[in-house]
Amino acid sequence: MNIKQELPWDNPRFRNWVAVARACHVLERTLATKLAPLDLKPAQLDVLMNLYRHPGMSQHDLARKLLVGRSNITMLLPQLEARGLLLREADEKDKRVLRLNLTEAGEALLMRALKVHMALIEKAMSQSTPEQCDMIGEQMRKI
Amino acid sequence: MNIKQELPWDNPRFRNWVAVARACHVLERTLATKLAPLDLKPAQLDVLMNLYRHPGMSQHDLARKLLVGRSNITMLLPQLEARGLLLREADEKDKRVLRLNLTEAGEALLMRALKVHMALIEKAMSQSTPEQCDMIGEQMRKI
DNA sequence: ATTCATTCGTTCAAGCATGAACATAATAGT
DNA sequence: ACTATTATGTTCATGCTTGAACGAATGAAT
Repeated sequence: MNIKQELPWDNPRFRNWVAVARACHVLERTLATKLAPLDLKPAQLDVLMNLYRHPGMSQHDLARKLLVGRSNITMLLPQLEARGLLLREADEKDKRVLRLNLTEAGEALLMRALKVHMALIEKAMSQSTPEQCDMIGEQMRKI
Repeated sequence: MNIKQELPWDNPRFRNWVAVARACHVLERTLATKLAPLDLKPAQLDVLMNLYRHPGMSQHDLARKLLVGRSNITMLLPQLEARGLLLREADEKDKRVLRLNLTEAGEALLMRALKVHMALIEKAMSQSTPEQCDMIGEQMRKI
């Protein structure tokens, strides 16, 4: 009967993590709807953000940064490339890799999307003091 | 040029939220692999957990609890019902709703899965003090 | 009573993400 | 030089999730 004693609903860590997961889920979906007018999905925004910060990235590196499979990137990029948001150019030295760079249009769209993203996060995190917020980020990075 | 000043990578709230999202993503995928031996997906575990805590739930209520669409539940439940983990019984009063209940096998599998889930969360949150952990949960519930 | 609207569950097509299998290119070992 | 191993990107089949459209049951308005 000690099975009851181990039930996780009473464990603070469990309950708190559930809260984190739910908050993530809600914010992700909210972001998706707020981004819809720009015809951008959250995953696509992640791509643009990473390419802005790391120009000339390879698809493999991008996949690792985003914590997704390489095939995912392969399926994602052609849409963005067709919209003129980024360029895929073969590397001179290593003919296997494709170097990724944002276009002007890509940067412009990214800036508009970031405004939306920022506003959403500001609203969500406005409940926390900066110290609390920093502490949360610190703990999460440890995981 | 003030576009540069607003770049979010320098905003603590933005960086911290990104950390939260990444931690969530990693933990979700880790849970999926750790749950594979039990032939359970995280979404299915969520179903079992909620049915254990709220026996006799309707599919509609379950969908709202899990923050997913109703059709998702419809696609998810038959698999679990076929494995004998839960029962769907028509309500007497309202012939539209199906009352959901775990079977013995469902509870048994849930307990085994919870051990896995708990161990994972314990490891992830072991970096934080209980006070920090409670604070995180508190902030997340506000969102 | 008879509409009208609402709610619950289902079906279906579409979009995404995944992992395995593959082709090509680069590198290391001999 | 030649083979074996590794790395990058692609293709494909599978499964999950969603949203819209639907049928059936309930409740409300008159």
